[in-house]
Amino acid sequence: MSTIFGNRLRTFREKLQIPQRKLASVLEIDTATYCKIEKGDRRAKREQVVTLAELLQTDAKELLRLWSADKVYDLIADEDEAAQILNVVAENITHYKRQKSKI
Amino acid sequence: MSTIFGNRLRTFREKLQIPQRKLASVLEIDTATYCKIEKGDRRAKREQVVTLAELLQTDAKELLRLWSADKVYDLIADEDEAAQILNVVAENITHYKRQKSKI
DNA sequence: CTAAATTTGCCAAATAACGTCAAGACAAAA
DNA sequence: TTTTGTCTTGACGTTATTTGGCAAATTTAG
Repeated sequence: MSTIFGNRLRTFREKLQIPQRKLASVLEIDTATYCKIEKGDRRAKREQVVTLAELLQTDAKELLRLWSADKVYDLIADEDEAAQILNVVAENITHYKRQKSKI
Repeated sequence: MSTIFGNRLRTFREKLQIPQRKLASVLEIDTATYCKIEKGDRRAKREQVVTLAELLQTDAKELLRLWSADKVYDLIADEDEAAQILNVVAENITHYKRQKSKI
């Protein structure tokens, strides 16, 4: 499992010298669960990401981006044409946005 | 749900004038299930995509790419920074590949 | 209209993801 | 060495999601 997100979490947390226990309690989850989130064994909930951004004094949007990226990464990391897949998605995303803006 | 993949399936199938019933029977699934795959209500299995590529006389890699893209699309289509998310993933994918090739 | 093809809603089974507990590793402090 | 605090891991039961099929409805073609 990917750790783009979890690693960032850990970096920020260590910089602020906050124990996992502390963040876990604010999120109202077990320290084991929080540990797994950092390690990429469990997925944080969107809500939790926002809370974590506050606690770690970082930009929520940025953190959410990594959080999403993690999920995408896990989905295609094993594919040998991962990069091309991203291109296909990118094309379709922009197409959609164009349509949407016309309405 | 996305239909990047399903639409392609349908296009090819109609071009060859094959009824869903036929493809479904080769895949050994219900026609309803196959229908849902084309509509994007169900996900085809990787194996099935390969089989479908044969039946529809098209490139399996290409079809698999769309199949994967569909999954990614569904994951991030609702995000307002979808495009940026893809960039993050792309960076991490290439990083990984660089490392891998060094080994 | 009739028949074939496609689509939909719903269900039960299978699968995946979840959170917690208990046990353990590790390092720093006593 | 024993203790203390932090982090990590595996196993387990629970919950959520996904799956395939059936039956019924709808659409399409002849």
